[in-house]
Amino acid sequence: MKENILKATDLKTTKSRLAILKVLEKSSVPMTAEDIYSIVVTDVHLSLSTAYRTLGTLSDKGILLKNLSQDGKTYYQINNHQHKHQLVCTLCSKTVPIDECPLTNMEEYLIRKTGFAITGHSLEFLGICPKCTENMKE
Amino acid sequence: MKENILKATDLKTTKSRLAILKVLEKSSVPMTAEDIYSIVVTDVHLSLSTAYRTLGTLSDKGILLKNLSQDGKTYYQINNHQHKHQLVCTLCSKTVPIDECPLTNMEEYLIRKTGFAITGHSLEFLGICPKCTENMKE
DNA sequence: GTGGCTGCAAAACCTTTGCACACAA
DNA sequence: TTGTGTGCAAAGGTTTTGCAGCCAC
Repeated sequence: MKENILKATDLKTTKSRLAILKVLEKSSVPMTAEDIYSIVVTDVHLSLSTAYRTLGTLSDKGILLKNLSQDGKTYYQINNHQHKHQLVCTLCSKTVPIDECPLTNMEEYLIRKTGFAITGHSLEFLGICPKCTENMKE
Repeated sequence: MKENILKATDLKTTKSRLAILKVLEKSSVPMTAEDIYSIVVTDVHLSLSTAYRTLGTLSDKGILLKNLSQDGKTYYQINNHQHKHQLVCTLCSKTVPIDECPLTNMEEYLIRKTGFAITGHSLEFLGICPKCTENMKE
């Protein structure tokens, strides 16, 4: 299955690529290159550069979605057309995935209004989670 | 007026700060530190570090909104409670400001659902502008 | 065999920071 | 005067890149 994804985009099947795809397929939330690398490297030998290169290539091919978050790190997720956004606590970094994306209508509106071909969007909410709110009272 | 903004937040009134606020008040779109610096420096002597420090301070005080864009640069805008998002062409970087923000309802929903206190959000659309679409046909 | 893939180290990029000096209050 | 603000240069973190060797096809 993962092999097919690669073949369909003229990419060679390598251990690194398969391992990276496997990790992302298992994950329910977007992950950073570092996150992915540190998991994959326990199983397969690869360098951080390769992780970055692979993630970049897969994103270019549309297999992954790539998103630079407000924390300065880039998050990757499988592009299964059910992409997820995040709500991140600015104090403890607790992250809650958001399943609903309210932007489809907005995109249609922008296409009509600006003539752009819209290829994607980034959306992120920042806040303070209940636990941190509690801690602040002490 | 700009002096008052600074006094109200216990910040000293300096030429750099006034000049930076002036540039942002005139702008209808969010600007990067580099953008702001290059305009201000033609008028007032300041260093890029000062620009960054000032922008950071003003953001912390809630006077500015700070937003890390998908291009890896941080954009600043006056926080006048009518914040703007952007639609950016991934080819030529043409940027269109978006006046409507569709996320107020979404935030209320997330507060109810997650218990987070939501302090902000980032939203950005990426696409290809009409001119670049035209160029690709050639 | 050949071109794409990888590792390593170095560089790039934007942003932050340490320290000594300058200036607003 | 005093503590905040500033300039300069150096460092910080993440990501990208050059080059030589390696591996999938």
